[in-house]
Amino acid sequence: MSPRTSEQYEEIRESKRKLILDTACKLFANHGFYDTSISMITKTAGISKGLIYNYFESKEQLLKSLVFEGLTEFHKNFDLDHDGILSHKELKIYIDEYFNLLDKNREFWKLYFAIIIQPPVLKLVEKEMMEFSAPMVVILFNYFKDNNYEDPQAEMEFFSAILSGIAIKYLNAPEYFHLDKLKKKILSLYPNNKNGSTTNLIGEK
Amino acid sequence: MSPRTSEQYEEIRESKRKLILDTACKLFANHGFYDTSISMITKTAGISKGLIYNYFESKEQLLKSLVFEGLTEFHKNFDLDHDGILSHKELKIYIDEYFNLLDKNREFWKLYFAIIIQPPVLKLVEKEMMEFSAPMVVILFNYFKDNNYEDPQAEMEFFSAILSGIAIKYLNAPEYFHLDKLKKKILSLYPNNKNGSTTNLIGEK
Amino acid sequence: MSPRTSEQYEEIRESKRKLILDTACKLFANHGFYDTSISMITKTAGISKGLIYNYFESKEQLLKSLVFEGLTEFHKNFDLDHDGILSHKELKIYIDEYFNLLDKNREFWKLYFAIIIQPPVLKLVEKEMMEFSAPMVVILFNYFKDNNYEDPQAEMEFFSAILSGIAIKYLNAPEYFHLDKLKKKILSLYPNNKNGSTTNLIGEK
Amino acid sequence: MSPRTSEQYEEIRESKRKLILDTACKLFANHGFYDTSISMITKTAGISKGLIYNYFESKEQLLKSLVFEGLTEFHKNFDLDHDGILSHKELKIYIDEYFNLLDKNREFWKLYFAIIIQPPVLKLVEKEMMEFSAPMVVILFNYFKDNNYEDPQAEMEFFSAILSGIAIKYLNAPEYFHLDKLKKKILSLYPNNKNGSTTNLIGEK
DNA sequence: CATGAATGAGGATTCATTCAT
DNA sequence: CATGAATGAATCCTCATTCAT
Repeated sequence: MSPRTSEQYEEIRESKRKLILDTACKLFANHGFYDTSISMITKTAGISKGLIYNYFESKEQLLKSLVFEGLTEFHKNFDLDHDGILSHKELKIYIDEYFNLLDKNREFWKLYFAIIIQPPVLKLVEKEMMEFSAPMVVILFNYFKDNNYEDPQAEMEFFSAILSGIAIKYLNAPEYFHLDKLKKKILSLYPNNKNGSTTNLIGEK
Repeated sequence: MSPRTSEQYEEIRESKRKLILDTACKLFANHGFYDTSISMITKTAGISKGLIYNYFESKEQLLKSLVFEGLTEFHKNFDLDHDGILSHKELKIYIDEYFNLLDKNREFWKLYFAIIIQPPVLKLVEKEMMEFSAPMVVILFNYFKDNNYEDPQAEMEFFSAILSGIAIKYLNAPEYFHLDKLKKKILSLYPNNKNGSTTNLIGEK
Repeated sequence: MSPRTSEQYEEIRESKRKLILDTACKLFANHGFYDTSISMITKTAGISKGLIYNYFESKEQLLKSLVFEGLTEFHKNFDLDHDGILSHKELKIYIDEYFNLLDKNREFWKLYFAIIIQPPVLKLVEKEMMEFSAPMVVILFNYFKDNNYEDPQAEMEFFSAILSGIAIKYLNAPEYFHLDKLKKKILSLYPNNKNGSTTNLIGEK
Repeated sequence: MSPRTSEQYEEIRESKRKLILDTACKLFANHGFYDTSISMITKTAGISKGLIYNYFESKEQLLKSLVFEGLTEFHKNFDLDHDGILSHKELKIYIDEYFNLLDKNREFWKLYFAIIIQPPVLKLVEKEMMEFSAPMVVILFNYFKDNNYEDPQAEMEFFSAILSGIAIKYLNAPEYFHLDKLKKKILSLYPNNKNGSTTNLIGEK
């Protein structure tokens, strides 16, 4: 009968919020953003239609939060010691983690790629995305430069293209794409040749 | 006084049809299928709302035609002599043409990737796409097998992942991705080693 | 090469007009007025969409003509000698012809009843219909009065209700309603009792 | 502060639902199904266009509900003790009630006849109607059989034709058709002659 | 914190009609 | 006399969002 403590409220809010985010992620990923209605989300989550606006300003804000929080988790696994320098070991861990998460959070990544491909949707989350990807680009570039790759810029472009390509293909047809083999293959392309390798991948002498 | 000849009608229909397809392609590619309204298309094309239904049964059919005709043009450049076997030269031509068209029909390819990533939209054109991609998969697999790649399946997956990845990255940020360098790089990954190469890319013997 | 004579033109016009009317009648009857589009009519008749407006001012006018001409044919069979007086023999002929036409022009009658039941459609052809039905009402009333029916007005109402009811039921489910038996039954209700019958149908003394 | 109780919601829904049904009935009856737009209904009912879909899945479903509920009320008055057998008293009550409701629910019956006469509309509610009319047909047939009518089938057809005919005529021109007189007349046609009547209506022995 | 009835702008689509040829 | 491309108002329906409770 006595009012709930603010801790209890906080707890309720947090779990409801997570419920909404998880539900929305699954639906957005499988039906697309525009094909998922607020009704679908609230019905699936088992809450009332009004409640969702108690937690998120709008459908767009909900998407933003979704992406932001997903990327946050992802980037925890990049440049692990946060010194701005990517060691070869960190690169391998990064690749490893990339493939792990791809498999684990398939829903989220489907959503992610659906977003970055649609300009008007992308614009909604552009800022958040940039904040994450900009430093990554720099760090990757430096890695290839520091490891004596002939054209670090091209190498970086190629590297990120491969990762994106595998993701897209796998997310789209998980039963036909073999993540483990592809991971091995990509790792073989980027061996530990920090000290003066003469056979980097852009151009053979 | 007399009605138009059927040639005149044919001409009108052909050019108007193309106008609608082109307009729709551009808009679908940049705004997404669901975020492009029929009104937007007709307004952009400078025609009345009703006219579009004189040429296409529905918005979905319009999309299907778009995809079908785009893929048809693309696949003209694959396995050029249509013998079901891909020579190394044909592979190189294919890659070359892939990059050409990527640049030339940027709108179409944006649309293409936007589609395959959105489940509800993909479902609309799944059949059309399968008809094109299924034979390609077989031909590519055979290429890698015939050229003694250790794991043709993985190689094929990797190859198509790279192509898709480059496309996505480039289409999304053409100013930051250098197609020519990436093309050179990918060509270097697939040299003419038909006769017993000992250094294929999956794993050294 | 020489221009057609005006007789030939007239002939063409007449047969085209009939083609349109017949086609429209069939379609209106089976699909309803609002569910039959001009396109359906022209396509079924094998003519161009524009042509129909060469013969009829509008879809509504087409309906009006249809009803007007149908009723004209029907009413030729009523009060055969046009003296304003209905003999018993003429009544029998009328009933007989009513059942004949019901069966023969089922399409038209379906349309007719669909029309009189829908006020806004009825309004379109109200004038034409009144011109036909008003004199009939008078003549029927006189028949029952002259034949000493106790309440000619009620008798007339009842008589026309029966005819309409049979029509509606039969048109709606021709396989379940047996016109010949119903005709016999109705004839038995209106025997030749012109000369002082003591057992008319409204009320026994 | 707290949400409405579910009783409150129930009340709101019930009354609004009825408002929509009543409004739609009136409009459908007087303008026809296809000529009544959702806008007309909502404007007349004083609600927003979207709300109607909160209560009915579609325009068709609205019609179905209308017919179903109208017929349900009507059939409460048929075969009152629900033993599958129609006594003469029940027949009289039925006829009586038929005329009562005809007058009371004029809108509904106008709608009813408008529906059964328009094939595409009829198809929408065919199933609902059949469920009601099929048992009635059997019961009526048995009535005429059990009461020694010579041709029960024809008698049943005739009986239902009369009822329909009167309805149509009356609904169409209530000022010109005298329900009470017609009722008396029809009752006189079906006297209580259960025990071996020698003067049934189809044909004298 | 939670409910769901209510809104209305906007979506895809249809169709009677016009008109240049 | 005949054609069919073109118009645009009107249709049914969806859905993010609001708000009284």
